[in-house]
Amino acid sequence: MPELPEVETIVRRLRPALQGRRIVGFSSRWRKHAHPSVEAVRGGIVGRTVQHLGRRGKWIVFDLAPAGHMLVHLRMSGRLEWADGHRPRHVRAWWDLEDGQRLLFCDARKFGRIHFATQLAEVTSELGIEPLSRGFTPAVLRARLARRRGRLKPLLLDQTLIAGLGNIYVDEALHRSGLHPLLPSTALAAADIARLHGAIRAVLREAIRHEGTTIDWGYPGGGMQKRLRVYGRGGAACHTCGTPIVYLRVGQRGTHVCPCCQPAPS
DNA sequence: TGAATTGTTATCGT
DNA sequence: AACGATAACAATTC
Repeated sequence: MPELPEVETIVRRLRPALQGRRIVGFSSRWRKHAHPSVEAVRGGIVGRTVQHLGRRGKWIVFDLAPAGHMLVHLRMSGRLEWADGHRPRHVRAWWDLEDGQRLLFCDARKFGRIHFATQLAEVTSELGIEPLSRGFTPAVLRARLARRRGRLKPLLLDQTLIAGLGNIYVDEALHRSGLHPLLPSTALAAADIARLHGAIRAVLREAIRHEGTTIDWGYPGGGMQKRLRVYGRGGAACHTCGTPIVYLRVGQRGTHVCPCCQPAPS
């Protein structure tokens, strides 16, 4: 369930201990995590140094020296944590660093992925724009939406349109911009799109500032939980108008809206 | 026990 | 044919 702010938080926390360190080993207990194979990942990373730790969408990106990239996607329940004597559950793979540190990849549901690629684009070429980048402007969002049709929420969840949004922050951005998730993209005026653009950036920045959202048993520890306005608040009063938040399904996804702040399309 | 969970991909239909 | 909608899927927890 980590989305862009959670992945960004994880990257920032791990970066000091990883950058400049050489990887001396990689082991996996669950072959399906590794792509194209456990052997390819090991062969690509062992002996190489983590030159930079970054993020693209929801991918954690290890730029390696002298060459190559390792990308980790946490999907629903993946976690990266340091082995420090405690016994975390669901350890699926781990990396050993030259300084003796061991980084664990834990993943209860086994949906996470570890890729090795010589070129970054082999993994990230289909991803859409980074919503916090300079290039993401209201005009760009309008142009991207104009190329597609359909309901707003599934479009915002599409990683090829915008990279990094997930269920929580889409619901939050739609509420903050007063737009209903079922609105057809074609129904939006330029002013609606400008509001949506601002809400996406504001909610992502706020979430990063608070180190993400605490998410059930899998990913504890973020302060954004208390600041969510609709997600997980079905039946509770809207902070803006007091109307009870409604829970519905949009494209198989649990969705939260304020029926007053976000009028449904007719 | 089975409902809920989510990003990705396969498949269906227009 | 290309796109949008929908279903299936990965595996586990409560």
